[in-house]
Amino acid sequence: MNILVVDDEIEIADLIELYLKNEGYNVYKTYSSEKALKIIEKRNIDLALLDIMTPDIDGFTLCQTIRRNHNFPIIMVTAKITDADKIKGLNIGADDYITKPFMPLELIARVKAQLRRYKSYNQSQNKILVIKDLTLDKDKHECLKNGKKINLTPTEFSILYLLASNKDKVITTKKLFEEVWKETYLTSSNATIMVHIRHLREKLGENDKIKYINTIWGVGYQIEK
Amino acid sequence: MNILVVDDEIEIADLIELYLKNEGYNVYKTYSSEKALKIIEKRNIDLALLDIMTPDIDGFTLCQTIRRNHNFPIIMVTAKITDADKIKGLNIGADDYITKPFMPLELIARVKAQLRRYKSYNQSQNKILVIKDLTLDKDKHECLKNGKKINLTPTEFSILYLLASNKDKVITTKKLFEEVWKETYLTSSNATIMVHIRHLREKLGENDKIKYINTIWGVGYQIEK
DNA sequence: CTTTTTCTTAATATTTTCTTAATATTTATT
DNA sequence: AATAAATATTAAGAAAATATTAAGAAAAAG
Repeated sequence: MNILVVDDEIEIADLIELYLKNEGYNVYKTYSSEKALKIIEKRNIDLALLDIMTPDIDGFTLCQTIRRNHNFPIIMVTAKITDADKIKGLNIGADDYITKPFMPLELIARVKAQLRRYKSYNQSQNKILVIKDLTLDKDKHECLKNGKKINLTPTEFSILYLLASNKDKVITTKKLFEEVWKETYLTSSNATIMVHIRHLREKLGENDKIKYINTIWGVGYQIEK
Repeated sequence: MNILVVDDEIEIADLIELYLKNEGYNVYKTYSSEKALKIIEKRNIDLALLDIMTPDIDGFTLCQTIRRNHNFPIIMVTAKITDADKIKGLNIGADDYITKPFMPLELIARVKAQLRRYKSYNQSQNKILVIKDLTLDKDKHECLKNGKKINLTPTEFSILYLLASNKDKVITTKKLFEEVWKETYLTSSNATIMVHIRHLREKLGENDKIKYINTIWGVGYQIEK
């Protein structure tokens, strides 16, 4: 379990880190919001503890920004005890709220409560996907065709996994690019995707009889059940 | 959204009910834990607000009992402010904790926060429109006639979907063009639309018996229920 | 630092879709 | 019934989107 801690008060951040590490969590700690966003893009964060009063971007804005692309639980940690703030935080997409000074045990209990729920919801989302004779294992980053391994590059696997985890849905090239590359989509990005799609199709061994990836003209790509 | 409220203090239960109904939630209210369990078995509860101090079974036990079979969010409401209790509740399977006296806005905010999360995981229903023997699925970008797929171009699908999502309403050619093409309407645009409408009618297989798209002379086009 | 793998760019080819324009038909009005 | 206006039909060329290929750049591995 990877937990992100954002707090500009170094002592508090360190303290939280200590408690969490004690419980066996893997902690990413930072003192600024900007760095927090970078960590989120790189690491697979399962929960975030955000201070409201950070120097660069405030905690509310950070929370909002995160919610645009991520769904993991967010707990706001702060000295502010205004009820208005509390409500604002919850309405903006935060899942819980802890006021300083807090009891270590309460912090841990709230983190656990959020993670338990997050996990219980995520159980329904299989990490292993099956598409016709293909098996995709996200943890192993592995693609099997009839039990035989197909070597995919990271980008190829990401594209295939994204399409497979949205079975039947059409994923627009724009969305596909933004999800896989985590960059803003430009017209030129289109070409990049196309080449990867082609490589995928070749590796998967598409032919007249078996088609894995459908082109939905003018919209994007799709994988059927 | 069905919300269960369990509190032996009648005034408080009534108050909570009032707030929630005000927000448009459907509320099941009861003053005892035993009745609560019966309601849960019968109704499709989406969230529960439990008082800790109920006369028969205490709130903690109730929470535990519910958790054996159900996964919806549980918020504990109580006058007790012992930190130990707070932690116990969270560890037992509650998702959040509100202490009396509470602010109405905070109650609503916490309920919303929990439901948002619950829904975000449980939501995978497509927007599907049905017109006579046609089925339009926006996510799949697919049009079925009696379960058989009809291949539509992006423009054709957009036109059909626009008309179908405004059942019985007449869409002027101007509006249709502006909605689908996202450009300003010119007199020449009219011809373009007509050709697409024709293609649509052909692909949908209109004949003397079945008409999908009606021409409203001098105004535009329409799809009936 | 070198080698290997992976990714992106660019140029060209192919396919699909859209629009135009010319002609025909239908509808409403007088 | 004649006429004008609006819509329907048709086919073909233009435009847009995707596919393919190859080569060089970038990143990762050794």
